[in-house]
Amino acid sequence: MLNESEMTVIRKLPLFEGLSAEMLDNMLEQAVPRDFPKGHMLFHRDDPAECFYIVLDGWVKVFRDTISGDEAVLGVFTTGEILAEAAAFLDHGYPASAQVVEDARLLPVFSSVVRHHVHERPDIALNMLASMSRRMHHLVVEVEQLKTSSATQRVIDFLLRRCAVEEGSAVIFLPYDKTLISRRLGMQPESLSRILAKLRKLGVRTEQNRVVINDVETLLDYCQTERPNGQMMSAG
Amino acid sequence: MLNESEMTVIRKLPLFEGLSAEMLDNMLEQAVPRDFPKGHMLFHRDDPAECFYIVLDGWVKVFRDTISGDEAVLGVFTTGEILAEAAAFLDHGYPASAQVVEDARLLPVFSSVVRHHVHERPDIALNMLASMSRRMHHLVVEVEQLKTSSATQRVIDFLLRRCAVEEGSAVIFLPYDKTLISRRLGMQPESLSRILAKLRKLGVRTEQNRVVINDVETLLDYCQTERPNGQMMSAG
DNA sequence: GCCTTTCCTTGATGCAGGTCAAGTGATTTG
DNA sequence: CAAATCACTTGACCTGCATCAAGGAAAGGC
Repeated sequence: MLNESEMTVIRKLPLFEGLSAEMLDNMLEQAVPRDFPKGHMLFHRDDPAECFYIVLDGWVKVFRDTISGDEAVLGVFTTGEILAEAAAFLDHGYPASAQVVEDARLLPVFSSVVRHHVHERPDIALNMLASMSRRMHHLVVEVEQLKTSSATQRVIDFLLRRCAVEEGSAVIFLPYDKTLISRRLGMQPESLSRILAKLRKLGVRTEQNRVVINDVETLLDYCQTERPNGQMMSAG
Repeated sequence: MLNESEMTVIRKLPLFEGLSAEMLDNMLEQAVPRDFPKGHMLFHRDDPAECFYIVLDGWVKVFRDTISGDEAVLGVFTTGEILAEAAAFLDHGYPASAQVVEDARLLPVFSSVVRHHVHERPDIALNMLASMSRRMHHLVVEVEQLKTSSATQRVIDFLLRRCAVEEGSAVIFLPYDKTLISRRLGMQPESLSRILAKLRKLGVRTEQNRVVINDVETLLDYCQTERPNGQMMSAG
């Protein structure tokens, strides 16, 4: 069912850290990976949460949409990431919806199975607690950013997170389309577009889904020092 | 060490649901409640996270502050609530800082103790997972609100959450000062003040730390229908 | 009592980013 | 290849909220 490279992905998950191969086989013996086409709704908000998903390939977005039609994208997940692992431990439904945004191969893991194994190996539970702590940390950072930093700062942060280097130049490939990126960052597509245009003055060139950054430090500096009345962009 | 009413608070925590009295005593035998004065810093961001806290009385705020001096308040906790329970399961430090905002009595719970007991009673771990799921749900809702709703909507939501009733009139006592509320909601104190003034037209009267709401449903309706070009406030 | 400090409110002003609308380019479809 | 659809950009405009500044109003100290 799972090929070798997929098993490698799974074995590397922090969730299963410290577990014996045998134990892991036990837990996954009933797990069957499935392919989903772009556009497929994995689950809707309030659906009963029976399982979480390990992403083997592709991209999945997790979001909430409001009465007024906006959607708030809470996360976008790819190979080696887990989604909805928290939802599976409450008796409520999923707190958000999930949709495949690039053809994806996913491994659903039923929470009942995990719960069952927790009694034999409490380590699993500790791993899950750590995994959820990590996810929570992300959310905490996101809340902070939304509350205290500007759209420009959020875009820069998004770019810098994807740079392997900490100085000099870098090239980034945008992992999914700009509309989705903008929603992920909590802004309108138009705003993202304008901000990227503005950043050209700081040595950031965007061509299609490729972004070239002349000097990473320039960006970092600007991001940290952007003052409330930021005049920086004006001077010709 | 713990008086009867404090034990009642603790026994009611979902965290300890399903545990025998004996088991609970075991876990808490080393736990000593402490009193902290208003203003006391419980921990700073990046401090090693050795324990989480059960609030027995008073109020504690959890926040992050940025280079530019703003602070993002992530949560404000009181009697019967747990804070930083997630941080204690990663080897990183606390992701945020915590400060007592009203004289408080807290019970620190060392994560090493909890970890130790997980091996005897994996249920504890499942309870913790549920507890963290709940906390995460809150954060998810918060991110959604910050991304998709206006300051006014957030204020109304804050008020409505504190109303026992779902229709008719209600009186709310603001649990902590308005400066803190505004930061909690991700806005400036001036904005909160103006919004509360604006809401008078919808039958919301604020006197000191008391808020009187004429009709809860009026608020709810407005909150849901506030259109982008919301003209509602203008017409004399 | 008064003075100080802190909290809260109100006014004036400006900017960031949302909204509406139009146009360009890329990709798909018949 | 034309037509249609979609993603993206750019422009014009407007509003929500932050910022700066200046009062009021509680609350604590002496």
